[in-house]
Amino acid sequence: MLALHDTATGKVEPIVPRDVGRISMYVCGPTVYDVPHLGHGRFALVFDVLRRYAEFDGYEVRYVSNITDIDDKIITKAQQEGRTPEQVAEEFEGVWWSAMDSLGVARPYETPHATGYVNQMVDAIGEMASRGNAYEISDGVYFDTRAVKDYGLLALQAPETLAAGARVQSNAEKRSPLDFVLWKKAKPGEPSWPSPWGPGRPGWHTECVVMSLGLLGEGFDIHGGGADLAFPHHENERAQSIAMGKRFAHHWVHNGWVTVGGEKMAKSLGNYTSLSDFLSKSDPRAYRLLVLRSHYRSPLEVTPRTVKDAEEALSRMDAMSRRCGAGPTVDISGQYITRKDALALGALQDAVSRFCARMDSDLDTPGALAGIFELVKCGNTALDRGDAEEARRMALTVNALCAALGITLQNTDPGPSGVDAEDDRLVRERDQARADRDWARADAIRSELAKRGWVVEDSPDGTKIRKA
RNA sequence: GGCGGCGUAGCCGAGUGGUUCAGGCAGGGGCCUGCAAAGCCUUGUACAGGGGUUCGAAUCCCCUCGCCGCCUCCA
Repeated sequence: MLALHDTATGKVEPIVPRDVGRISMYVCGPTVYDVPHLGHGRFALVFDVLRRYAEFDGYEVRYVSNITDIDDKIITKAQQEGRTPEQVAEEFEGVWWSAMDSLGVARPYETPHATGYVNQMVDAIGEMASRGNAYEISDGVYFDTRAVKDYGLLALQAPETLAAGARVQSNAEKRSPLDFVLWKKAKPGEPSWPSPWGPGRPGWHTECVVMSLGLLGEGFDIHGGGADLAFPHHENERAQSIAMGKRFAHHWVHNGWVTVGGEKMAKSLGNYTSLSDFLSKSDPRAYRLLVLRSHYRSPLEVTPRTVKDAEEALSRMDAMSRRCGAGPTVDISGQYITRKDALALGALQDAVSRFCARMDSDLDTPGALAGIFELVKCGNTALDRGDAEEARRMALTVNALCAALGITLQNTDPGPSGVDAEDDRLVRERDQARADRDWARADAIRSELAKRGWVVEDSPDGTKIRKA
Protein backbone atom coordinates (compact mmCIF):
# COMPACT_ATOMS: atom_id res chain seq x y z
CA MET A 1 0.00 0.00 0.00
CA LEU A 2 1.24 3.43 -0.97
CA ALA A 3 2.43 5.52 1.94
CA LEU A 4 3.69 9.07 1.77
CA HIS A 5 5.23 11.57 4.14
CA ASP A 6 2.59 13.98 5.39
CA THR A 7 3.82 17.48 6.19
CA ALA A 8 0.98 17.93 8.68
CA THR A 9 2.07 15.01 10.88
CA GLY A 10 5.73 14.77 9.92
CA LYS A 11 5.31 11.05 9.41
CA VAL A 12 5.01 8.64 6.54
CA GLU A 13 1.35 7.67 6.48
CA PRO A 14 -0.57 5.18 4.35
CA ILE A 15 -2.74 6.73 1.68
CA VAL A 16 -6.29 5.63 2.31
CA PRO A 17 -8.30 7.07 -0.56
CA ARG A 18 -11.59 8.76 0.17
CA ASP A 19 -13.17 6.81 -2.69
CA VAL A 20 -12.14 3.19 -3.01
CA GLY A 21 -9.78 2.70 -5.93
CA ARG A 22 -9.55 6.35 -6.76
CA ILE A 23 -6.96 8.93 -5.68
CA SER A 24 -7.73 12.62 -5.92
CA MET A 25 -4.73 14.88 -6.05
CA TYR A 26 -4.28 18.62 -6.37
CA VAL A 27 -0.90 20.18 -7.06
CA CYS A 28 -0.20 23.90 -7.18
CA GLY A 29 0.95 24.77 -10.65
CA PRO A 30 2.93 27.69 -12.01
CA THR A 31 2.22 31.39 -12.09
CA VAL A 32 2.76 32.12 -15.76
CA TYR A 33 4.74 35.35 -15.71
CA ASP A 34 8.12 34.09 -16.91
CA VAL A 35 9.93 31.02 -18.17
CA PRO A 36 9.96 27.98 -15.89
CA HIS A 37 13.27 26.75 -14.48
CA LEU A 38 14.58 23.41 -13.28
CA GLY A 39 12.89 23.82 -9.92
CA HIS A 40 9.48 23.99 -11.55
CA GLY A 41 10.48 21.00 -13.62
CA ARG A 42 11.24 19.06 -10.49
CA PHE A 43 7.85 19.47 -8.89
CA ALA A 44 6.15 18.67 -12.18
CA LEU A 45 8.20 15.49 -12.53
CA VAL A 46 7.79 14.41 -8.92
CA PHE A 47 4.02 14.63 -9.06
CA ASP A 48 3.90 13.18 -12.55
CA VAL A 49 5.71 10.14 -11.20
CA LEU A 50 3.46 9.94 -8.16
CA ARG A 51 0.49 10.03 -10.46
CA ARG A 52 1.94 7.47 -12.86
CA TYR A 53 2.84 5.16 -10.03
CA ALA A 54 -0.65 5.37 -8.53
CA GLU A 55 -2.02 4.47 -11.96
CA PHE A 56 0.50 1.64 -12.21
CA ASP A 57 -0.67 0.42 -8.85
CA GLY A 58 -4.21 0.21 -10.16
CA TYR A 59 -5.77 3.42 -8.92
CA GLU A 60 -7.78 5.75 -11.02
CA VAL A 61 -6.13 9.11 -10.41
CA ARG A 62 -7.93 12.41 -10.63
CA TYR A 63 -5.06 14.83 -10.93
CA VAL A 64 -5.75 18.55 -10.95
CA SER A 65 -3.05 21.18 -11.34
CA ASN A 66 -3.80 24.82 -11.82
CA ILE A 67 -2.41 27.69 -13.83
CA THR A 68 -2.24 31.00 -11.99
CA ASP A 69 -2.94 33.46 -14.77
CA ILE A 70 -3.65 36.60 -12.76
CA ASP A 71 -1.14 37.89 -10.27
CA ASP A 72 0.90 40.97 -9.39
CA LYS A 73 3.91 39.66 -11.27
CA ILE A 74 1.92 39.16 -14.44
CA ILE A 75 0.45 42.64 -14.14
CA THR A 76 3.85 44.21 -13.53
CA LYS A 77 5.37 42.44 -16.50
CA ALA A 78 2.48 43.43 -18.73
CA GLN A 79 2.83 47.07 -17.71
CA GLN A 80 6.57 47.03 -18.31
CA GLU A 81 6.16 45.57 -21.74
CA GLY A 82 3.07 47.46 -22.79
CA ARG A 83 1.02 44.33 -23.16
CA THR A 84 -2.08 43.02 -21.49
CA PRO A 85 -1.85 40.57 -18.59
CA GLU A 86 -3.74 38.10 -20.76
CA GLN A 87 -1.04 38.24 -23.41
CA VAL A 88 1.71 37.69 -20.87
CA ALA A 89 -0.13 34.78 -19.25
CA GLU A 90 -0.89 33.19 -22.59
CA GLU A 91 2.69 33.40 -23.75
CA PHE A 92 4.19 31.82 -20.66
CA GLU A 93 1.52 29.21 -20.32
CA GLY A 94 2.53 28.15 -23.83
CA VAL A 95 6.16 27.91 -22.73
CA TRP A 96 5.11 25.90 -19.71
CA TRP A 97 3.20 23.25 -21.62
CA SER A 98 5.85 22.93 -24.22
CA ALA A 99 8.42 22.26 -21.49
CA MET A 100 6.06 19.77 -19.86
CA ASP A 101 5.63 17.96 -23.16
CA SER A 102 9.40 17.73 -23.62
CA LEU A 103 9.79 16.34 -20.13
CA GLY A 104 7.13 13.75 -20.83
CA VAL A 105 4.87 15.07 -18.08
CA ALA A 106 1.39 13.76 -18.69
CA ARG A 107 -1.31 16.42 -18.72
CA PRO A 108 -3.43 16.64 -15.59
CA TYR A 109 -7.07 15.68 -16.00
CA GLU A 110 -7.97 19.25 -15.24
CA THR A 111 -5.90 22.41 -15.48
CA PRO A 112 -8.11 25.12 -14.03
CA HIS A 113 -7.18 28.76 -14.55
CA ALA A 114 -7.60 31.29 -11.78
CA THR A 115 -9.36 33.74 -14.06
CA GLY A 116 -12.00 31.11 -14.76
CA TYR A 117 -12.93 30.90 -11.07
CA VAL A 118 -13.20 34.51 -9.98
CA ASN A 119 -16.93 34.32 -9.36
CA GLN A 120 -16.53 31.24 -7.20
CA MET A 121 -13.73 32.98 -5.31
CA VAL A 122 -15.94 36.00 -4.67
CA ASP A 123 -18.60 33.63 -3.33
CA ALA A 124 -16.05 31.87 -1.12
CA ILE A 125 -14.77 35.15 0.28
CA GLY A 126 -18.35 36.16 0.95
CA GLU A 127 -18.88 32.93 2.82
CA MET A 128 -15.82 33.53 4.97
CA ALA A 129 -16.92 37.09 5.65
CA SER A 130 -20.43 36.02 6.59
CA ARG A 131 -18.99 33.62 9.13
CA GLY A 132 -16.97 36.49 10.58
CA ASN A 133 -13.63 35.11 9.46
CA ALA A 134 -12.75 37.88 7.04
CA TYR A 135 -12.74 41.64 7.30
CA GLU A 136 -12.47 44.60 4.97
CA ILE A 137 -9.88 47.36 5.30
CA SER A 138 -8.86 50.18 2.99
CA ASP A 139 -7.01 48.15 0.35
CA GLY A 140 -8.88 44.88 0.43
CA VAL A 141 -10.50 42.04 2.26
CA TYR A 142 -8.35 40.04 4.66
CA PHE A 143 -8.55 36.66 6.28
CA ASP A 144 -8.60 36.66 10.05
CA THR A 145 -6.09 33.96 10.94
CA ARG A 146 -7.26 33.95 14.53
CA ALA A 147 -10.29 32.09 13.24
CA VAL A 148 -8.16 28.99 12.91
CA LYS A 149 -7.03 27.48 16.19
CA ASP A 150 -4.18 25.39 14.84
CA TYR A 151 -2.97 27.98 12.34
CA GLY A 152 0.70 27.15 11.69
CA LEU A 153 0.19 23.40 11.44
CA LEU A 154 2.05 23.07 8.16
CA ALA A 155 4.77 25.47 9.28
CA LEU A 156 5.14 23.36 12.43
CA GLN A 157 4.98 26.52 14.46
CA ALA A 158 2.61 28.25 16.80
CA PRO A 159 0.88 31.38 15.49
CA GLU A 160 2.65 33.59 18.06
CA THR A 161 6.11 32.54 16.96
CA LEU A 162 5.16 32.88 13.32
CA ALA A 163 3.95 36.37 13.92
CA ALA A 164 7.01 37.24 15.96
CA GLY A 165 9.24 36.25 13.10
CA ALA A 166 7.46 38.25 10.46
CA ARG A 167 10.16 40.01 8.51
CA VAL A 168 8.01 42.22 6.39
CA GLN A 169 6.42 45.32 7.67
CA SER A 170 2.81 44.61 8.17
CA ASN A 171 -0.09 46.68 6.98
CA ALA A 172 -1.05 48.58 10.14
CA GLU A 173 -4.75 47.99 9.49
CA LYS A 174 -4.37 44.23 9.65
CA ARG A 175 -5.53 42.63 12.86
CA SER A 176 -2.58 40.27 12.83
CA PRO A 177 0.56 40.30 10.74
CA LEU A 178 -0.35 36.77 9.69
CA ASP A 179 -3.63 37.82 8.13
CA PHE A 180 -3.53 37.57 4.36
CA VAL A 181 -5.38 39.26 1.57
CA LEU A 182 -8.39 37.56 0.01
CA TRP A 183 -9.46 40.37 -2.29
CA LYS A 184 -7.25 43.16 -3.58
CA LYS A 185 -9.03 46.35 -4.48
CA ALA A 186 -8.02 47.49 -7.95
CA LYS A 187 -5.79 50.50 -8.47
CA PRO A 188 -6.27 52.53 -11.64
CA GLY A 189 -5.18 50.62 -14.73
CA GLU A 190 -5.24 47.23 -13.06
CA PRO A 191 -7.38 44.41 -14.35
CA SER A 192 -10.41 43.87 -12.15
CA TRP A 193 -13.56 41.92 -11.56
CA PRO A 194 -16.68 43.17 -9.79
CA SER A 195 -17.32 42.17 -6.18
CA PRO A 196 -19.34 43.27 -3.16
CA TRP A 197 -16.17 45.08 -2.01
CA GLY A 198 -15.71 46.92 -5.27
CA PRO A 199 -13.67 46.06 -8.35
CA GLY A 200 -10.53 44.09 -7.69
CA ARG A 201 -8.87 40.73 -8.00
CA PRO A 202 -8.51 37.71 -5.77
CA GLY A 203 -5.45 37.09 -3.60
CA TRP A 204 -3.33 34.14 -4.55
CA HIS A 205 -4.31 31.83 -1.72
CA THR A 206 -7.97 31.67 -2.58
CA GLU A 207 -7.87 30.19 -6.06
CA CYS A 208 -6.45 26.85 -5.00
CA VAL A 209 -9.06 26.32 -2.28
CA VAL A 210 -11.90 27.08 -4.62
CA MET A 211 -10.56 25.06 -7.52
CA SER A 212 -9.46 22.03 -5.51
CA LEU A 213 -12.71 21.81 -3.58
CA GLY A 214 -14.70 22.59 -6.69
CA LEU A 215 -13.09 19.93 -8.86
CA LEU A 216 -12.18 17.25 -6.33
CA GLY A 217 -14.70 17.82 -3.54
CA GLU A 218 -14.29 17.94 0.20
CA GLY A 219 -11.73 15.73 1.87
CA PHE A 220 -9.75 15.01 -1.29
CA ASP A 221 -6.72 12.81 -0.82
CA ILE A 222 -3.49 14.59 -1.63
CA HIS A 223 -2.42 18.19 -1.91
CA GLY A 224 1.07 18.81 -3.14
CA GLY A 225 3.61 21.35 -4.24
CA GLY A 226 7.12 22.64 -3.64
CA ALA A 227 8.29 22.85 -0.04
CA ASP A 228 8.11 26.63 -0.03
CA LEU A 229 4.37 26.40 -0.56
CA ALA A 230 3.77 24.62 2.74
CA PHE A 231 3.78 27.95 4.47
CA PRO A 232 2.11 30.29 3.95
CA HIS A 233 0.32 29.23 0.77
CA HIS A 234 -0.97 25.82 1.79
CA GLU A 235 -1.47 26.88 5.36
CA ASN A 236 -3.68 29.68 4.11
CA GLU A 237 -5.64 27.40 1.84
CA ARG A 238 -6.26 25.10 4.77
CA ALA A 239 -7.28 28.04 6.93
CA GLN A 240 -9.82 29.25 4.39
CA SER A 241 -11.29 25.82 4.02
CA ILE A 242 -11.71 25.58 7.79
CA ALA A 243 -13.21 29.05 7.84
CA MET A 244 -15.82 27.90 5.35
CA GLY A 245 -16.53 24.78 7.38
CA LYS A 246 -15.22 22.43 4.73
CA ARG A 247 -13.00 19.42 4.99
CA PHE A 248 -9.86 19.99 2.98
CA ALA A 249 -6.90 17.91 1.82
CA HIS A 250 -6.26 14.77 3.78
CA HIS A 251 -2.56 14.46 3.05
CA TRP A 252 0.14 17.06 2.36
CA VAL A 253 3.07 16.23 0.14
CA HIS A 254 5.94 18.64 -0.50
CA ASN A 255 9.03 18.20 -2.63
CA GLY A 256 12.50 19.57 -1.93
CA TRP A 257 14.54 22.12 -3.83
CA VAL A 258 16.76 22.07 -6.78
CA THR A 259 19.99 23.56 -5.48
CA VAL A 260 22.99 25.19 -7.08
CA GLY A 261 26.12 25.13 -4.97
CA GLY A 262 23.93 24.18 -2.02
CA GLU A 263 21.57 27.11 -2.46
CA LYS A 264 17.97 27.01 -3.53
CA MET A 265 17.51 27.66 -7.24
CA ALA A 266 15.34 30.74 -7.47
CA LYS A 267 14.49 33.54 -9.79
CA SER A 268 15.41 36.09 -7.14
CA LEU A 269 18.90 34.64 -6.69
CA GLY A 270 19.50 34.59 -10.42
CA ASN A 271 21.03 31.13 -10.17
CA TYR A 272 18.49 29.35 -12.28
CA THR A 273 18.63 27.39 -15.49
CA SER A 274 15.48 27.60 -17.53
CA LEU A 275 13.87 24.39 -18.61
CA SER A 276 14.05 25.43 -22.24
CA ASP A 277 17.80 25.98 -21.96
CA PHE A 278 18.29 22.65 -20.33
CA LEU A 279 16.08 20.80 -22.75
CA SER A 280 17.78 22.29 -25.78
CA LYS A 281 21.13 20.90 -24.61
CA SER A 282 20.33 17.63 -22.90
CA ASP A 283 18.17 14.57 -23.20
CA PRO A 284 14.95 15.48 -21.37
CA ARG A 285 14.89 11.98 -19.96
CA ALA A 286 18.18 12.75 -18.21
CA TYR A 287 16.46 15.37 -16.08
CA ARG A 288 13.72 12.96 -15.15
CA LEU A 289 16.31 10.39 -14.21
CA LEU A 290 18.26 12.96 -12.23
CA VAL A 291 15.11 13.91 -10.33
CA LEU A 292 14.22 10.30 -9.64
CA ARG A 293 17.68 9.34 -8.48
CA SER A 294 17.31 11.45 -5.39
CA HIS A 295 14.45 11.20 -2.95
CA TYR A 296 11.73 13.74 -3.69
CA ARG A 297 12.09 15.43 -0.31
CA SER A 298 15.87 15.80 -0.48
CA PRO A 299 17.62 18.74 -2.04
CA LEU A 300 18.77 18.01 -5.57
CA GLU A 301 22.03 19.40 -6.84
CA VAL A 302 22.09 19.97 -10.58
CA THR A 303 25.47 20.54 -12.21
CA PRO A 304 26.86 19.72 -15.64
CA ARG A 305 28.53 16.75 -14.03
CA THR A 306 25.41 15.29 -12.46
CA VAL A 307 23.56 15.79 -15.74
CA LYS A 308 26.27 13.97 -17.65
CA ASP A 309 26.18 11.24 -15.06
CA ALA A 310 22.44 10.80 -15.61
CA GLU A 311 22.86 10.73 -19.37
CA GLU A 312 25.43 7.97 -19.10
CA ALA A 313 23.21 5.97 -16.78
CA LEU A 314 20.35 6.38 -19.22
CA SER A 315 22.46 5.21 -22.09
CA ARG A 316 23.29 2.10 -20.09
CA MET A 317 19.58 1.33 -19.75
CA ASP A 318 18.95 2.06 -23.42
CA ALA A 319 21.81 -0.21 -24.43
CA MET A 320 20.65 -3.10 -22.28
CA SER A 321 17.11 -2.85 -23.54
CA ARG A 322 18.43 -2.73 -27.09
CA ARG A 323 20.90 -5.60 -26.90
CA CYS A 324 18.61 -7.84 -24.90
CA GLY A 325 15.95 -7.43 -27.54
CA ALA A 326 12.99 -6.26 -25.55
CA GLY A 327 11.46 -4.97 -28.75
CA PRO A 328 10.11 -1.51 -29.36
CA THR A 329 8.61 0.35 -26.46
CA VAL A 330 5.56 2.44 -27.05
CA ASP A 331 5.84 6.11 -26.38
CA ILE A 332 4.12 6.29 -23.05
CA SER A 333 3.98 10.04 -22.65
CA GLY A 334 0.38 10.87 -21.91
CA GLN A 335 -0.47 7.24 -21.30
CA TYR A 336 -0.03 4.86 -18.43
CA ILE A 337 1.11 1.40 -17.91
CA THR A 338 -0.39 -0.58 -15.06
CA ARG A 339 1.06 -3.44 -13.09
CA LYS A 340 -1.36 -5.73 -14.91
CA ASP A 341 -0.13 -4.48 -18.28
CA ALA A 342 3.45 -5.01 -17.21
CA LEU A 343 2.85 -8.59 -16.14
CA ALA A 344 0.85 -9.30 -19.28
CA LEU A 345 3.81 -8.07 -21.30
CA GLY A 346 5.95 -10.65 -19.56
CA ALA A 347 7.60 -8.58 -16.85
CA LEU A 348 9.01 -10.60 -13.97
CA GLN A 349 6.65 -10.76 -11.05
CA ASP A 350 9.33 -10.62 -8.37
CA ALA A 351 10.98 -7.59 -9.86
CA VAL A 352 7.66 -5.80 -10.19
CA SER A 353 6.82 -6.57 -6.56
CA ARG A 354 10.15 -5.26 -5.36
CA PHE A 355 9.67 -2.15 -7.44
CA CYS A 356 6.25 -1.56 -5.92
CA ALA A 357 7.52 -2.14 -2.41
CA ARG A 358 10.09 0.60 -2.91
CA MET A 359 7.64 3.00 -4.48
CA ASP A 360 5.05 2.34 -1.79
CA SER A 361 7.59 3.40 0.78
CA ASP A 362 7.26 7.16 0.42
CA LEU A 363 8.02 7.07 -3.29
CA ASP A 364 11.51 5.66 -2.91
CA THR A 365 12.48 6.24 -6.53
CA PRO A 366 16.23 5.92 -5.84
CA GLY A 367 15.59 2.45 -4.45
CA ALA A 368 13.28 1.57 -7.32
CA LEU A 369 15.93 2.65 -9.81
CA ALA A 370 18.59 0.66 -8.00
CA GLY A 371 16.36 -2.37 -8.54
CA ILE A 372 16.02 -1.55 -12.22
CA PHE A 373 19.78 -1.27 -12.60
CA GLU A 374 20.17 -4.65 -10.97
CA LEU A 375 17.87 -6.03 -13.65
CA VAL A 376 19.99 -4.32 -16.28
CA LYS A 377 23.04 -6.14 -15.03
CA CYS A 378 21.23 -9.48 -14.72
CA GLY A 379 19.90 -9.16 -18.25
CA ASN A 380 23.30 -8.36 -19.68
CA THR A 381 24.82 -11.25 -17.77
CA ALA A 382 22.12 -13.62 -18.99
CA LEU A 383 22.74 -12.60 -22.56
CA ASP A 384 26.49 -13.05 -22.15
CA ARG A 385 26.02 -16.61 -20.98
CA GLY A 386 23.73 -17.26 -23.93
CA ASP A 387 20.34 -17.20 -22.24
CA ALA A 388 18.59 -14.89 -24.70
CA GLU A 389 15.10 -15.62 -23.42
CA GLU A 390 15.99 -14.78 -19.84
CA ALA A 391 17.71 -11.62 -21.06
CA ARG A 392 14.66 -10.65 -23.05
CA ARG A 393 12.37 -11.01 -20.04
CA MET A 394 14.73 -8.88 -17.96
CA ALA A 395 14.68 -6.26 -20.66
CA LEU A 396 10.90 -6.35 -20.89
CA THR A 397 10.75 -5.81 -17.16
CA VAL A 398 13.17 -2.91 -17.35
CA ASN A 399 11.10 -1.34 -20.11
CA ALA A 400 7.88 -1.73 -18.17
CA LEU A 401 9.24 -0.35 -14.93
CA CYS A 402 10.88 2.56 -16.69
CA ALA A 403 7.58 3.25 -18.37
CA ALA A 404 5.90 3.30 -14.97
CA LEU A 405 8.34 6.07 -14.05
CA GLY A 406 7.68 7.90 -17.29
CA ILE A 407 10.95 6.97 -18.96
CA THR A 408 10.77 5.63 -22.49
CA LEU A 409 13.87 3.66 -23.36
CA GLN A 410 15.41 4.14 -26.77
CA ASN A 411 16.05 0.55 -27.52
CA THR A 412 15.44 0.03 -31.18
CA ASP A 413 17.73 0.15 -34.15
CA PRO A 414 16.76 2.97 -36.42
CA GLY A 415 13.88 1.95 -38.64
CA PRO A 416 13.96 2.29 -42.39
CA SER A 417 12.94 5.90 -42.03
CA GLY A 418 16.09 6.83 -40.15
CA VAL A 419 18.56 5.21 -42.51
CA ASP A 420 19.04 6.43 -46.04
CA ALA A 421 20.27 4.36 -48.97
CA GLU A 422 23.84 5.56 -48.50
CA ASP A 423 23.89 4.50 -44.83
CA ASP A 424 22.52 1.16 -45.81
CA ARG A 425 25.14 0.72 -48.53
CA LEU A 426 27.95 1.56 -46.08
CA VAL A 427 26.70 -0.95 -43.55
CA ARG A 428 26.63 -3.71 -46.17
CA GLU A 429 30.05 -2.74 -47.45
CA ARG A 430 31.48 -2.85 -43.99
CA ASP A 431 30.05 -6.29 -43.36
CA GLN A 432 31.67 -7.44 -46.60
CA ALA A 433 34.98 -5.83 -45.67
CA ARG A 434 34.92 -7.57 -42.31
CA ALA A 435 34.07 -10.86 -43.94
CA ASP A 436 37.10 -10.30 -46.18
CA ARG A 437 39.16 -9.43 -43.10
CA ASP A 438 39.93 -6.10 -44.72
CA TRP A 439 40.22 -4.21 -41.45
CA ALA A 440 41.54 -0.99 -42.93
CA ARG A 441 38.53 -0.71 -45.15
CA ALA A 442 36.11 -1.72 -42.35
CA ASP A 443 37.58 1.01 -40.13
CA ALA A 444 37.40 3.58 -42.90
CA ILE A 445 33.72 2.83 -43.38
CA ARG A 446 33.17 3.08 -39.63
CA SER A 447 34.69 6.57 -39.69
CA GLU A 448 32.51 7.47 -42.62
CA LEU A 449 29.41 6.34 -40.74
CA ALA A 450 30.54 8.24 -37.68
CA LYS A 451 30.78 11.38 -39.78
CA ARG A 452 27.21 10.75 -40.83
CA GLY A 453 26.15 10.73 -37.18
CA TRP A 454 26.09 7.03 -36.37
CA VAL A 455 27.63 4.99 -33.61
CA VAL A 456 28.79 1.68 -35.02
CA GLU A 457 28.57 -1.50 -33.01
CA ASP A 458 29.49 -4.97 -34.17
CA SER A 459 27.20 -7.80 -33.27
CA PRO A 460 26.81 -11.47 -34.15
CA ASP A 461 24.35 -10.28 -36.79
CA GLY A 462 26.84 -7.88 -38.33
CA THR A 463 27.24 -4.12 -38.24
CA LYS A 464 24.65 -2.22 -36.26
CA ILE A 465 24.29 1.51 -36.24
CA ARG A 466 22.45 3.87 -33.97
CA LYS A 467 22.20 7.62 -33.59
CA ALA A 468 25.10 9.18 -31.75
C1' G B 1 15.30 35.46 17.30
C1' G B 2 11.73 31.01 16.48
C1' C B 3 11.14 26.46 13.80
C1' G B 4 12.74 22.62 10.39
C1' G B 5 16.43 20.03 7.69
C1' C B 6 21.26 18.51 6.07
C1' G B 7 26.73 17.01 6.49
C1' U B 8 28.02 9.19 3.60
C1' A B 9 33.89 6.95 -0.48
C1' G B 10 36.74 11.09 -6.72
C1' C B 11 31.41 12.84 -7.91
C1' C B 12 25.97 12.09 -7.42
C1' G B 13 23.08 9.53 -4.08
C1' A B 14 20.19 5.47 -0.91
C1' G B 15 20.60 3.62 3.75
C1' U B 16 14.45 1.18 8.60
C1' G B 17 21.49 -0.90 15.13
C1' G B 18 24.02 -6.67 13.24
C1' U B 19 26.68 -11.48 7.43
C1' U B 20 28.94 -9.22 1.23
C1' C B 21 30.70 -1.03 0.56
C1' A B 22 22.09 0.07 -2.31
C1' G B 23 22.57 1.94 -7.07
C1' G B 24 24.67 5.19 -10.86
C1' C B 25 28.84 7.94 -12.90
C1' A B 26 34.10 8.54 -13.16
C1' G B 27 39.06 5.97 -12.34
C1' G B 28 42.59 1.33 -12.07
C1' G B 29 43.27 -3.91 -13.60
C1' G B 30 41.42 -8.11 -16.48
C1' C B 31 38.11 -10.89 -20.10
C1' C B 32 35.68 -10.55 -24.85
C1' U B 33 36.81 -7.98 -29.76
C1' G B 34 40.97 -7.73 -35.87
C1' C B 35 40.64 -2.65 -33.43
C1' A B 36 36.59 -0.27 -31.36
C1' A B 37 31.69 0.08 -29.30
C1' A B 38 28.55 -2.53 -26.10
C1' G B 39 28.96 -6.09 -22.23
C1' C B 40 31.05 -9.05 -18.20
C1' C B 41 34.56 -9.82 -14.04
C1' U B 42 37.49 -7.24 -10.60
C1' U B 43 39.25 -2.97 -7.65
C1' G B 44 37.22 1.41 -3.55
C1' U B 45 37.22 -0.06 2.75
C1' A B 46 33.02 6.15 3.46
C1' C B 47 29.79 7.78 7.10
C1' A B 48 31.60 16.31 9.80
C1' G B 49 34.07 16.25 15.01
C1' G B 50 33.71 14.80 20.27
C1' G B 51 31.31 12.18 24.09
C1' G B 52 27.49 8.50 25.57
C1' U B 53 23.85 4.09 25.36
C1' U B 54 24.67 -1.06 23.40
C1' C B 55 27.66 -7.41 22.90
C1' G B 56 27.40 -4.31 18.40
C1' A B 57 25.83 2.60 15.68
C1' A B 58 26.28 5.75 9.47
C1' U B 59 21.67 4.34 11.93
C1' C B 60 19.55 6.00 19.07
C1' C B 61 20.95 10.21 22.93
C1' C B 62 23.94 14.71 24.23
C1' C B 63 27.42 18.50 22.83
C1' U B 64 30.44 21.16 19.10
C1' C B 65 31.47 22.80 14.09
C1' G B 66 29.83 23.77 9.13
C1' C B 67 25.90 24.35 5.45
C1' C B 68 20.83 25.13 3.90
C1' G B 69 15.66 26.29 4.20
C1' C B 70 10.97 28.47 6.21
C1' C B 71 8.92 32.56 9.20
C1' U B 72 8.21 37.69 2.53
C1' C B 73 6.77 36.58 -3.55
C1' C B 74 8.69 31.70 -4.43
C1' A B 75 8.07 24.90 -7.18
